[in-house]
Amino acid sequence: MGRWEPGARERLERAALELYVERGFEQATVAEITNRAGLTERTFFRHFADKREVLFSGQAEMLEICVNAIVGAPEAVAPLDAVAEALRAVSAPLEERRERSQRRQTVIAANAALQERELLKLASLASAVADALRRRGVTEPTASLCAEAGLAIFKVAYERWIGEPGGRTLADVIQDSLDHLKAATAG
Amino acid sequence: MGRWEPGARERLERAALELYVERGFEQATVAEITNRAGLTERTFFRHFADKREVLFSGQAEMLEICVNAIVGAPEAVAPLDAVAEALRAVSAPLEERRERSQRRQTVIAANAALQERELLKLASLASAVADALRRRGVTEPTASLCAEAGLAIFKVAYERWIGEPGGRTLADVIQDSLDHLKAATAG
DNA sequence: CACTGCGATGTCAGTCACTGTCATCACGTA
DNA sequence: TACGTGATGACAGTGACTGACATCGCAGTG
Repeated sequence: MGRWEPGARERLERAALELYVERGFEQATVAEITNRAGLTERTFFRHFADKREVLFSGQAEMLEICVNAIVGAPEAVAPLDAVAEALRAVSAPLEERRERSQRRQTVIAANAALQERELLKLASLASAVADALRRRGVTEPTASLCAEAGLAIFKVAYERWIGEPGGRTLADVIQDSLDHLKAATAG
Repeated sequence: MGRWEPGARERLERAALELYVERGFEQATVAEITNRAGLTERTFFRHFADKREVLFSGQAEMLEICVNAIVGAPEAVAPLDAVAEALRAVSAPLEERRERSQRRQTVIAANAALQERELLKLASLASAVADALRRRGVTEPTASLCAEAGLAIFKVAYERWIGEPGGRTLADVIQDSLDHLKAATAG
């Protein structure tokens, strides 16, 4: 445990998201975040590589879910369908925290530096997915293409899901995007 | 023209790429770059928003080429094929400077911050492409999906082209990747 | 040729993200 | 009680980036 109160990392994440929402990412300083969390700047940088990373702690979990879904899919499933299955698996935890996802996404949408970090996280996700596909025997360049295409589907679907009034499920929007992509590439 | 020698921007770009190759992106300071270019730090930041941007000046040109290719494509051409045409149009100027592209890509591959910037540039490219498709009458989510799929094709093809001994043309690799994607989504 | 407006550069001080280093504290264990 | 371990605090330092103002070169104008 920590020196005084436990859960330092979680407190930092909460304080950071709050401040980023209140005053914007650039206007919030790390000193303010750590003050609100009752810690020092140095401790912030022990938990997070930089000021942006504090918004992306869930990434490791998403990556694990994705890879497991692909590795665990039946042999007969086609590469792109295995990727779609992984996306559906990932959508579940996001679905549960729609409110939080929306607040987070609003912050990210307002700042280019945060968009960069999100794109890097998604790219590393695609890289891991391509790896998992290769372990299923899928050859290049099909593995990378399916991974990147899945990423494209997810990006489009996630954006639509966040922006929509709230009727459809994220999994539904993903399926819809997949169908549209298949139709567009059928020509 | 500038205060003394003309071409300040170009001198900064050259000096930066040289230093990034010699000692790596993080180890090179802006002060060193501007010393080599015979300018001051302040001038560097007047020409480029940050230390990374100096490697991405060709982006605006690529974007224009892309959009023009799509807008100029015949009405009958399917969305994804219009995107493929745009990618081929973009590949021409890259083809001519293969050596430079390789050096640049080596620097970028060695540093996460530069990869982030590249991903952001590619994302803005995709966004512009989706815009151009919409102006052709393509509806959502097809426009965004085709743009993102085209981005996926380009990423995979470019990486392969840079890494290959040098036999195939970038345009060839792009066509090959497009075929593979169509095959993978046909299931 | 002198004058003047403008754009690009130089100068300087300042903020803030991020790092290295060492001291300090809480907690478990012998 | 003594000790080891891990997380935190304290502090100095580097470097990216910014704002404000002075300065210089070049064009046009008279």
